[in-house]
Amino acid sequence: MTDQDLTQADTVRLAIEREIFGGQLAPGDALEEGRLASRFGVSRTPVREAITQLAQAGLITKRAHKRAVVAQLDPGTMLELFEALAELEGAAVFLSTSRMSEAEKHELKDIHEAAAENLRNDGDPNEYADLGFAFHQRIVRGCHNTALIDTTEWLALRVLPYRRFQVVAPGRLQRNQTDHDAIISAIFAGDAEAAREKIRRHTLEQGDALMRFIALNKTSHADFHPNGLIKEQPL
Amino acid sequence: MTDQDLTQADTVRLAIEREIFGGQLAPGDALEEGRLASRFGVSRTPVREAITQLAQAGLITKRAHKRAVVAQLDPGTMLELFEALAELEGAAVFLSTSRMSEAEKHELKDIHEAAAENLRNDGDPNEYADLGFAFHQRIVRGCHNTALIDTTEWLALRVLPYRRFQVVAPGRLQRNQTDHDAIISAIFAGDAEAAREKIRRHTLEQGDALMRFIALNKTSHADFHPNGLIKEQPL
DNA sequence: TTTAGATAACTTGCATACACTAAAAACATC
DNA sequence: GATGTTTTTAGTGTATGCAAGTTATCTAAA
Repeated sequence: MTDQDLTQADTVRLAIEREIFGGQLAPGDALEEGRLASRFGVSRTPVREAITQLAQAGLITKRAHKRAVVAQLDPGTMLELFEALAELEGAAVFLSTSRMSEAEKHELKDIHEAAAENLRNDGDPNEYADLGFAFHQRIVRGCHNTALIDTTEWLALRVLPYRRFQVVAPGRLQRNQTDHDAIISAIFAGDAEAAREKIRRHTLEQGDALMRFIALNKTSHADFHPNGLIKEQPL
Repeated sequence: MTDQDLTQADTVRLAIEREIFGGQLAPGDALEEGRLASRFGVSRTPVREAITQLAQAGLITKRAHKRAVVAQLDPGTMLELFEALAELEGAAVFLSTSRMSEAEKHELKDIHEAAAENLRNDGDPNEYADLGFAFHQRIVRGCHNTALIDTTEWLALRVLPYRRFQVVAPGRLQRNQTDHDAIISAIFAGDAEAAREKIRRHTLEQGDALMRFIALNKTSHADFHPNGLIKEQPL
């Protein structure tokens, strides 16, 4: 599994994934098989395979005889994605509340407190974002249902390329922390129903905030380009 | 979209999918690229592509340098799948309760009554199974969230190759109908929370029943082969 | 200058050939 | 006869070539 038994196609896929999540490849960017092939020093065949896999995962879109492009979410789809994610996280936390071990709960609390610390000290926003991601991840994984975990994380991954800007929206961080506080309380109180409702609203709200932020910063959605928002950097 | 612009890989993928869902290809069966290629009259390349996609979708499992195999679910995984499905359907119906149009509700009721009719007249169990599938599908689609619908239906599809035997389990049909009755009542009463809880338990129960049925009919799980349970048919 | 059509350049889809793996078969050894 | 080694074989992974489709460029007419 962690084996070095990676095929070239796997290697290429992993590399492209990383570039998408890292922001080097932004939604809307085109992926050309030939270029990627020479860039990675392999033939087009494994590149093609990697692209096929990524397309199936929904990270890139591909239509016959056309170039593959990094998946671009129109506002409506993005809102739907966040709504679905909210429901799934809600379902997960509903189970997690009764299923998380003491160790897992403790770990969750540690992450939450590290985030609070970061906020108090006006720390790196990117670090805070990572902690927030970890927070959600721990909760979801606490349900101990692989199918549900995979499904939820798969959705979370799809919005991740967009989610990264949220950190720059003013005032969101404190609000985010307060939400997390309420969620963690419900979990520790063993109130599954409350935990579900709180994380639902929280994630829904996140989506809303992100939408508003994008709408505010760009007139045309087509122009929206992640990298441009955080820092300018040439191709 | 509904276009005839299907690539050969798409055609092959669709065909294999159909065979899996239809039961011609059972969990555990091996897929050999060369054979499939000559069977479909194409080269190995598009077949490979199709297999890659199906593997990504979780319908088949594939490890480097080994033959692809139709995904085989061990009892634990299957139970997890049903649990996750129960949560997703719960989330969907929670939204559907307030979002379904009158027409959609009416259609749902029609399906439900057709199923009741089938039961009263001791009709074809396969037809009843189809109606049951349609019932769930309508409810899920009623939430009008494509992401949630797709995710839920994808999970439902994964257990479909197994779900088909349920119809032969004694006494299940009547129980199933009663459950559906309660669900539809909650929806029409506008009680989203109740609808969620009822469909959750219902689907969970379905998974349990299926597990028990399999355990009862087969000593070794490895021997479990869908086709063998409904009717004997040669390869 | 703009628009429409034709042509050229580029990119994808597929077939074929070969390299490499892993497992089965054949063989030798104890 | 059981066990360990080698040979064979079936099957996957990758490179390459070509045909077909798509996008860009150029030209001519309005």
